[in-house]
Amino acid sequence: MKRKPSLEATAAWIRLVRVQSRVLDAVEQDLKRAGFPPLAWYDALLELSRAPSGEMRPVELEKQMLIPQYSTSRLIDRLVDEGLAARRECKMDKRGLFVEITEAGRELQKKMCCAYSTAIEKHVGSKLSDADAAKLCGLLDRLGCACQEAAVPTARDAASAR
Amino acid sequence: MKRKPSLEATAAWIRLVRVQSRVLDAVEQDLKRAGFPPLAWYDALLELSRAPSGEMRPVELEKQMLIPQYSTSRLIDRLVDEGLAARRECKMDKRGLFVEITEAGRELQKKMCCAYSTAIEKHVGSKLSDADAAKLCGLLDRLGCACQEAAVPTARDAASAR
DNA sequence: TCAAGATTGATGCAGCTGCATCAAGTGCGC
DNA sequence: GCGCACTTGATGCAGCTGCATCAATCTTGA
Repeated sequence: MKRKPSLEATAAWIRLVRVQSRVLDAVEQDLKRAGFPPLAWYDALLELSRAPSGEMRPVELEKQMLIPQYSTSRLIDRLVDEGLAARRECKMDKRGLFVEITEAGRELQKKMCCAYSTAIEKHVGSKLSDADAAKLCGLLDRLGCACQEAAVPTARDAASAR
Repeated sequence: MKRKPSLEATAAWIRLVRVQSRVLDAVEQDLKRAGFPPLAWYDALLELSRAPSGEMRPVELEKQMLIPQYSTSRLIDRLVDEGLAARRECKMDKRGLFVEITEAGRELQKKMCCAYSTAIEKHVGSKLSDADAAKLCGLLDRLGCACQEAAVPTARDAASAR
């Protein structure tokens, strides 16, 4: 199994890496310039805000966000430090805990959502027709294979990116 | 300019971020498991090996690789520490220097090339037909817009890829 | 019931990134 | 020739990531 990739596959690989990093960077920079924290914070706040009663276990958050355990743990640290979330005792399982989004957290999430949407439109939406965006989705999904994602997310889902 | 992105654009954004990070990670892990250094090292060695007489200025490398200046500087540090490259005096411009790939550097580059090709075939090539890979290229290029060969805005702030 | 193993979350450490800044050298305009 | 703006490359610092590992708790099975 040492087949070599075709020129087309190699070109696709290079573009995938370069374009994504460029576009992601552009979006993150837009948010940063608007005074917002990193995208990962937004993703976490979004997950929390959607959870029933605004709280979930770190282990759940970790699965939703597809990031490693220690990363979740530290992200929660930062959110708590900034007053965007709070840790709550978990009585069912004393190893664990609950993370609950605060009012401040919900507000930030809403504000970031607008800026985020604008950035996505600027760096992605405005450059592709809807039909082309759908084609791109299809092609990328084939590469993702193991990464099963629900169909097209709703507008508010604007971003479970990352 | 506060238009909202379409569902298709949002979905494309999400997939772009997720799939790329997943595929990139898979490729990097393959190389790592084979005992190789990070991809950035390979990219640098490849650029150096292609340069006439195997040497180039850091500022050139920086432009080729689309990474920031300090990142280049430190990458060179690491390559030199490992004996894969060497710094040479630059007589034309005493501020600058040349980076020259060593024999060890060339050998590593060749070895990594095989493993890298195999990984690309495994994680990209085997999942897309050549025609689809070409389509993907076309779509991604549209997102890259300013990226392909475009006039680089005054050096320093230009590079923020990766 | 109890020991072995799995799960949950935290943390020390090393390495990498980005930011800001620095020193040295170049070159343009006058 | 001179001064000032720019280029080139390095580095201190803070923050983030990945790895390994830990303590606490839960679960399973004999």
